[in-house]
Amino acid sequence: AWEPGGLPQGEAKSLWGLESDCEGPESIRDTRGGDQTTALPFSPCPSAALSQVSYARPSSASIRDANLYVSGLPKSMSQKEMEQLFSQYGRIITSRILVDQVTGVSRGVGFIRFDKRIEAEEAIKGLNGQKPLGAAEPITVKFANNPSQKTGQALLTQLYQSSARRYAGPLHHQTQRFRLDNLLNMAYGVKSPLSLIARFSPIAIDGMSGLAGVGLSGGAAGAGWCIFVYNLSPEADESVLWQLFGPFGAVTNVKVIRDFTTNKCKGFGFVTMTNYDEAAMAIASLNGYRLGERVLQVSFKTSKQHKA
DNA sequence: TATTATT
Repeated sequence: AWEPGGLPQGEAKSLWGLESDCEGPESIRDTRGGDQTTALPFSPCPSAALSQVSYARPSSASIRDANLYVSGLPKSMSQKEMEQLFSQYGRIITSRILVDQVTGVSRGVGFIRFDKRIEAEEAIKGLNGQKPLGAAEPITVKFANNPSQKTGQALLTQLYQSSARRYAGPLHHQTQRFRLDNLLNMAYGVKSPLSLIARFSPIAIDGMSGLAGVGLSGGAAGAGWCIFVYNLSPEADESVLWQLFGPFGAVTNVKVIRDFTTNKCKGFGFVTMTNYDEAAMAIASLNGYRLGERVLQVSFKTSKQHKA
């Protein structure tokens, strides 16, 4: 029987075929448009506009591992455009583009599930490393990782980190009360020392031309200067980035890049800062900074592909 | 692990 919030767990498992290559509710989407899909006249989930129930696709070797992970997509590319790009290689069962939860803008990352594994293989051959029609950067196309293949330890670590992050951001934002310009103002009576830096910045000299290829990210809400931080320890987490960069000004986002399977930091991360002057000051101050046993390398993010 | 992103 239907209950608010969905099917009883045991029935959902057998109905959706969680043991197969499909994962839970995705399987419902998998057969959207198929001839055995039934739309319900009501919604078992209060937030859902429409629910659909259908037979799961039979599990077989030919459709297993047909799910692709795509990164480096142009932020402007829609899900439909991504499907058009991949549809030349086979029948697409489902697709998704991940978006920023706050701004709604594309994160440049998506998924494509083909009907057949062979189609996915051909799509990798044909599209991995290719630039989609007039895009500045090539995309990466590979088989998607399956969350269920994560180790229990990695899952625990991620659970811990996701709950710790909820506090790390706002907490360390408070350090911005001690912004560098305010500190210097108090210490030296300088009205706005950062404006002195601005006078000698590439912006002041020749506008934006000196900054081609560095990390000014576009988009109205997501705008900011992206900073690359290298030589983080395998145990580094987001809080260290907040602590390091927060005192220099407005930090809107930090990210430690981890191995998806082990959850260990790959040695680098990214920080987005709103203002060029503050980002430049943070880079000048933190590049070469010794964090524990490690010496950090900090710079504006560049496009690896275009580097000379 | 040297310029992200894993539904």
